[in-house]
Amino acid sequence: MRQPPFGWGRMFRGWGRRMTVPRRVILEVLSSGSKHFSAEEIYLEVYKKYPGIGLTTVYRTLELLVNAGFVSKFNFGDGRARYELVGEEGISHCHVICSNCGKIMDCEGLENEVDFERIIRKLSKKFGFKIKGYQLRFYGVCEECREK
Amino acid sequence: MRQPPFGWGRMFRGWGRRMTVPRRVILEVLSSGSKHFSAEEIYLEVYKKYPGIGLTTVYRTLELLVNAGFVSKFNFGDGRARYELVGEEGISHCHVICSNCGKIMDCEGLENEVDFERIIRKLSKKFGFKIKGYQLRFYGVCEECREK
DNA sequence: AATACTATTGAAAATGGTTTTCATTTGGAT
DNA sequence: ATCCAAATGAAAACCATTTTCAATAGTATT
Repeated sequence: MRQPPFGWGRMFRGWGRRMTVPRRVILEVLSSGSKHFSAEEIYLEVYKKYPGIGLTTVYRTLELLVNAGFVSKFNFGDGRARYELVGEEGISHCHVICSNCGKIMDCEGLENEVDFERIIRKLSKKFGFKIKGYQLRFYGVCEECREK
Repeated sequence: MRQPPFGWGRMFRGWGRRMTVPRRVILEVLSSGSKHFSAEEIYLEVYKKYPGIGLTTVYRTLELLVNAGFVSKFNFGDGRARYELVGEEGISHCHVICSNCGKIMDCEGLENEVDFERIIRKLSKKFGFKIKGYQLRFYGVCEECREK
């Protein structure tokens, strides 16, 4: 999964939708490289460039991009969803999360130690599911929170 | 983690709290063996035995039991938390979830294929976290939902 | 460039799960 | 049996998210 090589504008139009100013700015913010954005964080970033933005539009655009597969949505259990653009290199499915302050760390490379593909094949057969993705999370307390 | 061998009443009292009728009934429902209860589902079950129950009390008792480590709380991303009593055999940390209907299946035995303990040691060192638990989830579409 | 059609927008209201408030009740130590 | 703090339930508050709706703005067409 990646951003469309033919550009977001053409992608939206081909999809029967329109490329608008709010959508362009939201995509700019999502492309900034930061991860695990909450909807409100995205809203605040977009607001700096385009103060006319409404939170509703942020939610609607995110839903659109999630459905189209360009954005991943996570629920880490702190009461609000997190969003991030799916880049060239794909998305990290493994996270270490501080239960105290909510800090989220990506952990890459676990795919080398755990054969998720094999497990998915096995579970698909066992439960009759068409499995589309996985998330592995470790919950704990980060160094800073422990020092307090 | 398990239910206190000396009984819930003594446990509550030793904890500086009281064993009450609502709490006893909530614990009965939680002990029924069913898993992945939402707060409302617990409320409705308790209501059958004790119609005086308030949803607030369910939430408060659950919070208490989660903090004491007797109940596990999960967020599977459908907008409401799920609760289950931690039994003798511990809790299942691996789930297969239908993104369409919300069905949740436990998958036991993955600990035999994946050395979670080793991964936790490694990540603890790498990120400086005191890791207390993990959750592995597979998202997909169940057989019934695909047939429709 | 002007027009028309409809997707999109933002503000405000609604929703739904969860938490807080507060006056009343009750467990359990004395 | 008495007393007091812990616990309760109803109602209100909270907060992230979704819906409603009238106004706006892309874009295909003229």
